[in-house]
Amino acid sequence: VVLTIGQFARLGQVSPRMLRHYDDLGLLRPEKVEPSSGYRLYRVAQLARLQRLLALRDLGLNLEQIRDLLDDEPSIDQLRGMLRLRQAQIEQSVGDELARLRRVEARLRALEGSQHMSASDVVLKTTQPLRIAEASAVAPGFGPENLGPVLNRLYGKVIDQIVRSGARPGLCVAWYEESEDDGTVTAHAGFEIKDQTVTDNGEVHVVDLPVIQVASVVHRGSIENVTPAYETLLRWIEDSGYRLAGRSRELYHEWHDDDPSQNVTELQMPVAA
Amino acid sequence: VVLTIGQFARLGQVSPRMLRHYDDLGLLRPEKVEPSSGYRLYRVAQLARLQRLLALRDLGLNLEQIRDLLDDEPSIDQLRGMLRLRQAQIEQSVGDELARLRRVEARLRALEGSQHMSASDVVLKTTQPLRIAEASAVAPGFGPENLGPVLNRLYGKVIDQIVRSGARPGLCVAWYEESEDDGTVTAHAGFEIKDQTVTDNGEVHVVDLPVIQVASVVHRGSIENVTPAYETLLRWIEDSGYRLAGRSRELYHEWHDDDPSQNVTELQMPVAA
DNA sequence: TTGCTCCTCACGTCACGTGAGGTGGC
DNA sequence: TTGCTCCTCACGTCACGTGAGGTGGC
Repeated sequence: VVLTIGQFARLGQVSPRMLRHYDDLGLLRPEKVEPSSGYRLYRVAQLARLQRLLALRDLGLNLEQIRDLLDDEPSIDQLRGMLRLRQAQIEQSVGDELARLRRVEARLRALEGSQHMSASDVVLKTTQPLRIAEASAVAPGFGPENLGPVLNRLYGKVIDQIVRSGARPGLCVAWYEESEDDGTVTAHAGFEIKDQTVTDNGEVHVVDLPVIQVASVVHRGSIENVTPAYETLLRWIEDSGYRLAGRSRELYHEWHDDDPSQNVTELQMPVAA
Repeated sequence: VVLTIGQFARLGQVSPRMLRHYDDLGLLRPEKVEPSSGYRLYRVAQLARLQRLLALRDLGLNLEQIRDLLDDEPSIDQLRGMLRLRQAQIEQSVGDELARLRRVEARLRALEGSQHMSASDVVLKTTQPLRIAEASAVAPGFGPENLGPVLNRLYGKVIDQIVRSGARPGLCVAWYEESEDDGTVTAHAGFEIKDQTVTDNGEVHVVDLPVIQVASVVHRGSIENVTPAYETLLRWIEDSGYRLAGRSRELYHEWHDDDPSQNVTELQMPVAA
């Protein structure tokens, strides 16, 4: 009727180490401890408490929560509260894991489809708040050949107005809106100004770009060759089960007029679940 | 074009501590380290490698796996292998979490249904291998009133034969089979004998109980009052999404003829997913 | 001088698994 | 005496977060 730790462990199908751990935490104290040897002695009847402990652990509660439920003869409301919380946590984590699974499967499909290394280093992130001084104009369509000349003209004007305002341009940014169904694009070109003041001259405005969820990829090299990076980004979004929620932003983290191969551009596409 | 750790961390939306960690593990080395100060200096272009690292982390790979994939210019097969493995792991964990969710929801429903504390300390486990010497007989039905007399007679015979064989009885066990549709039950009564020899006398046989999945609950007190424990067990099995895969076993871990309130009995029902 | 950023340890996380080193009863 | 079980530390796990204590440039 009284068992050593090894016997009780076999009875409950747990390790002696676990029983010592539960003893340390006060979750399941042996009925008595031999004073001379320190041996822990358990009664068979304590199997009931051990099973209750294991049942609660099986629900995914941590040992501190279990202690509360084992000790206090838990009020039914307390138990309900804990279980509701756990329920919500599990639903959350299952959702997260399923999203992760979709991303893994997307990568696998991408591997089958193309032989070209894939390694789409696409990342989901939330943008930083970004205050820019910008100007905008309508371009005939997407693609470097349509946007390049328009953006260049705009950047000149914006720089001009920033300097005129006594400020200094920060990160260089472009972003786009689809005007209508006619295929034209409104292109916005600007520079981060943080908390500097830039006066609005009717053409150059100060704008806070909203904080949004985006899929992001880093493009190295000339912006002329950006198209495959965009294709990767769009494929990733679709395959991963997200959907487009707007038009892209481009962040020119590093720019060399003389050697475009050194350029580093971040492409961001707004997404929603 | 060269950034301190704080600037690079902001650029990549990670913490400086993470960058130091990745440096320590050799996942992402700064481009150079100031010899005098130990300052880590990064180039903007390293953002590409950081994003790739984050993308792989997002798939749930650990940092050691990521190191392999970042360094070796991974063979496409290696990458595919890792992703397939991850896919399987995620599917497994989602399945486990969903089963857990069902158990949590079962407990919540049980809380609503009954006011009587619930706290069904039911546990899913795999039985231990169990070799018993046993005898069997047909009883008119389930329930203590039907089984009690039959089992008592059987235990006498089995004990007798065990002692006669020079062995000593261990754990006391009962298990059941439904004979036919007539409501009768074949009851088996035995004692664990481990590796002792007990001779078969035509009525008492040595049997190895198979190792199976069971839902288990511990009943304290007289076996007369076992019915509510069985009801709990059956409700738990159904609510948790398992199904019955046979008839019960009873393990009499502690037995007092004089004081049945001290008895400790484990009830096991075979289950399958 | 005060703030800010950077540096290198080093502890803590959660529920144990796994030795290391030693003791007591068959 | 050899085996077995028990004991108490104490490290390791995984990817960092969070001080502590100190330094260097604006």
